[in-house]
Amino acid sequence: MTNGEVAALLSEMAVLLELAGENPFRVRAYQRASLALASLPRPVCGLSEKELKQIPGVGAGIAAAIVEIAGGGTFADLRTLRERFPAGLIGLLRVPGLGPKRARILFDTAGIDSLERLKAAASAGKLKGLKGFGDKVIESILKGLEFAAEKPRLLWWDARALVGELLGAVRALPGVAKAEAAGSFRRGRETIGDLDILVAASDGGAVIDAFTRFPQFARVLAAGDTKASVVHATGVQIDLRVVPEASFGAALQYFTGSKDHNVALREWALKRGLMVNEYGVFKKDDTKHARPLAGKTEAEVYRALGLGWIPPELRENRGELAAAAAGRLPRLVEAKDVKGDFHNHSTHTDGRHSLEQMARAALARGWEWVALGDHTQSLTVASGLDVPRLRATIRELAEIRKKVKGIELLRSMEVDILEDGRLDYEDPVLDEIDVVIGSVHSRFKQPPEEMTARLVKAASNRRCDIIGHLSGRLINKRPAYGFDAEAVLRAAAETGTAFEINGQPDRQDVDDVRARRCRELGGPLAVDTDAHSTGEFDFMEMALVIARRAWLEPKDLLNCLSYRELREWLKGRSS
DNA sequence: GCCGTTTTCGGCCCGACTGTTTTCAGTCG
Repeated sequence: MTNGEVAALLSEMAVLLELAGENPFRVRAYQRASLALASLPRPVCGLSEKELKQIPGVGAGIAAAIVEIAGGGTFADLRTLRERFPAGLIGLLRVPGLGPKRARILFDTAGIDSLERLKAAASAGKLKGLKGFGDKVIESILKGLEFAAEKPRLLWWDARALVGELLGAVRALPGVAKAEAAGSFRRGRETIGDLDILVAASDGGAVIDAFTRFPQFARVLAAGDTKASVVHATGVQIDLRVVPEASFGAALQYFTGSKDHNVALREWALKRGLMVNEYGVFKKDDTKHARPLAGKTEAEVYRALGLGWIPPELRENRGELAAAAAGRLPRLVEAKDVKGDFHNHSTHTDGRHSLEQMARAALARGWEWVALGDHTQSLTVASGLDVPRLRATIRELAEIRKKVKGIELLRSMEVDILEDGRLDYEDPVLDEIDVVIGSVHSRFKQPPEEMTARLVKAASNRRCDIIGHLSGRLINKRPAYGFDAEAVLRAAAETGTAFEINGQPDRQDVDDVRARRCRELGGPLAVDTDAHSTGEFDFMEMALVIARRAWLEPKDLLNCLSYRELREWLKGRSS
């Protein structure tokens, strides 16, 4: 079982405990443990109770539950609660405005245990008279039901476009001093539920009033003097908060989250006689919050707590507080550190621009080198290159080198990993290619053991320099194929084979957790655009967001090597 | 259920908005 699957069971346990009206701190303990596991790079299945208890948020009880899960796929306390509450009841909690308390009332007094039954009862007027269910609540449930059915999660890249549009409009409003996007978007999560926009202005009411009238919004969910929630025409919920400029930093910190990071930060503050809220850092005994010690900037807030400024991508409560306190935060990779891209495609296969156009676009980005690629013969749908065509493109590249100066050009190929783990060219042909990226493009439904063996074989092949989009998932479209990622990561670390962080917005593969695990095992990584046009070199930004969430520094990425250093690395692999 | 720079017991982050309340509970982030 993967950490994600174990985390899902713990999270389900938390929800069921909430429904049962259990001690809220017990609920929180399961939530925290679930989150801790989901972002833990090392697999928890197979660890002993003693080892598990080393994980922050995991104590004796949950450690025992995890051991039980590793053995039998579930645990006794969860089974007991599952018997008490029908599975559909959890679905009710997805309805905005409906939490565990009201869900429980619906179940106990009206026998409602699914979204379908809720919809029927609400439409038929049967909720009237239930405790806590006034006209407004019932109306909001009816609206919320539509919302729960089709609430989309945006890809980070799509959210980026929406954020750009909204920030432009908000900053143009009268009285707005500053505006920034916060929340999971700022942290670089792979998909975004709601967008959070933070504004500094003195007259909150006026800003909110103007904001809620934007024509691109379909609905206003709530609007007060300092905060508003609206639904964009695309169905995305947007939360706007207005704060005075003096507390903009504290508010930006607070609304960036994550929730877990903030809880940890506030606990950290309390231990030091301080308290933090969205208006600033205060002495604990300053109960009126009269004299803030910090608040104007984020750096000031963290400094007042004895911490260095923590980049938003690290704020997931994965050890960043301890690192910041010890002055050991990573120097995260940035766009300026990147000297080139390995993985992209030209008109020879399924790309939209020629090799020369791609070379010139890479030069225009200021890169020192670029490895230009294509698909190989087995991928017939993309018109993959057979050996004669491959050799023709290598000759073509030699000609381009004479014309395009100021950038070093290498030939890369995204070579199919065949069903049995062999690569799509014979070894002597692979030796003619500068950078070999091995990727799976076929037979996704292979049994997991076969898929694992297939990937392990490729990862152990010294002629395979980089493994492309390891899991094969397409977010919102296609799940990853079944395989043992840990086994593949370990095999690659043995031979020094790199993993790519593919920056296609719906791939983001490997993800941040696996990238971090890869580095932990000592293997190199690469950030790749997988560009199918010159404009898609922009996806380097997406790949870097993932790399930063994985705590990667320039030294961890092959893309930060100079051309000379890269040549040496490649030479070391072929000898 | 977890945890310890006052603690192995008694705490556990904090505030805004809404609706059903007549002083507060539920929900959300």
